[in-house]
Amino acid sequence: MTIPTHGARTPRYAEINAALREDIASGCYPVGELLPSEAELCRRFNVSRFTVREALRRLQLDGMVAKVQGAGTRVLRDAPTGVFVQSYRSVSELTQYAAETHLEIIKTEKTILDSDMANRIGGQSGEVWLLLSCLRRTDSGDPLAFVECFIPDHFAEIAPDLARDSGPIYAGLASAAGEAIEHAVQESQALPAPRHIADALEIAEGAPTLRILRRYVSASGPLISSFNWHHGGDRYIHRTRIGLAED
Amino acid sequence: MTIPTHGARTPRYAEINAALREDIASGCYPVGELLPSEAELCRRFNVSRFTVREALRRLQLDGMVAKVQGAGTRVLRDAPTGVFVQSYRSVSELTQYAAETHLEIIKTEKTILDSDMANRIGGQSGEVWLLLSCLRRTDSGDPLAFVECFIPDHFAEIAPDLARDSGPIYAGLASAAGEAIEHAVQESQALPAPRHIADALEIAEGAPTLRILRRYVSASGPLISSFNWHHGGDRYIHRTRIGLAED
DNA sequence: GTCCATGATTTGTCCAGACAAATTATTCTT
DNA sequence: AAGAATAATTTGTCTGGACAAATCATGGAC
Repeated sequence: MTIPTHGARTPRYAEINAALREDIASGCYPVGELLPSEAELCRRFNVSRFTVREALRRLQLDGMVAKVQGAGTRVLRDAPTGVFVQSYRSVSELTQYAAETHLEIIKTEKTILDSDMANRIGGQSGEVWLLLSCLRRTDSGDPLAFVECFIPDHFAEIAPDLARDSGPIYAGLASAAGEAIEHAVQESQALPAPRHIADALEIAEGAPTLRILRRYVSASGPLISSFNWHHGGDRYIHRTRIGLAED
Repeated sequence: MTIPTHGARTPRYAEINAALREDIASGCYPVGELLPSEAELCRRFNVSRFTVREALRRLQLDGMVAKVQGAGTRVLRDAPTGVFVQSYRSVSELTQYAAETHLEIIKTEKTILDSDMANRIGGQSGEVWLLLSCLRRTDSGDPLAFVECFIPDHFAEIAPDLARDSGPIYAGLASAAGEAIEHAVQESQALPAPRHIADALEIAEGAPTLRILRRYVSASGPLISSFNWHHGGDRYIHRTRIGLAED
């Protein structure tokens, strides 16, 4: 039962993690309720307790469940939509933030939202969004933050021009579309850097980073959603690897 | 060799974690260099690979090392002083933040800094600091942030009066002492909530929280250091446990 | 010297157990 | 009925293996 691929390029605990995620999202295990015990999950998925615990550990790191010794594992939330939530109340607060930053556009591409991503950034599955990969640098040129701007497709023609400016592109996009940002949501979560982010930031893969998701919402729906990847300035490993000793 | 306690109330991996921390801090394994392989650590500490990996996993979660399959484990930083660093440049930036917040003082007590805490908040070991446990609530009364303010002892007489105000207590303390805040450092790190924080915030133990450490430094040294514990508003488990169904 | 194949090293994944510790449920005593 | 002791349940810690996958070092062919 539920033995999908024989090659198993994806680890077993990842499959169990995904299965539990789906169960939680579908309301099979409501928020606040207990998950089946580790022993029971072992029987259901036909794996050892190590594998089950590895799957649960990742659910725990994403803040979806909480384990208590002797009491069991409880569901904390039904989706990993981010851990910490903040919100702005005015556009000026946003523009002030964007004005003092300098963004460097690396590449632009289009993506089609899958259900997971659509749910995360507030769009609809199947929608075409424009993806802007940006880099924010210090005065000395060190990359400090990696920004992925997801912009709805009807902004595609405007975005390339505005993106070249270092000004308040967020407010610029909103005003260009003739819409006012009603409110904004900011969610941040600490994550180890995936490879493409690590490469852009010139840090080690897996190094601790802070991912910030911002959603700027107008009356007609979400205007802009962006991912920001921040890090604490640790690029020792990379410097070692590229061999700056030659200089 | 290095078999300290036989009762071992603290898990073995915690001892190994502490030993490696000390080795890293003392420069035995410099930043950027490789740690010994897991097999070698097994031999040194005379434990199984599981225990070594458990110790390394926690070092990794604190951002002190980074592991790469096939390449080894590398030292990222020499102390877990926090992952993300930001800094203010003016007092007005600070006061604006403090002015729009309402703090509720829970209790005040004195503490003597141990070497670990002293290093963390920028004081000296053996110094007496005043500890303010505060709570920040929403309009509806829900606790949102838990703040522990560590204030040097020579502010002890002034603090209780100022603490009752909802105004900018940070700047108030600084001006009362006749000193100007030169700069401030902000470090934040995502951590599972320890018990005493979880109790104060009315969330589940181990739930994801954001711990922010702020240090306000004057010309004569650190003025104020504070821990902030933020969370995302998840208190489902607590509500379940105290049985709101009776209402 | 450059490139490529090979082998060694190192971490990732996984198993089948065992006992400890914390919590919860039960039973017994008063 | 209330409280205390006991038992059952559940997660935490740990062992000693095994093989896979990624990386690195070595050496040979060109």
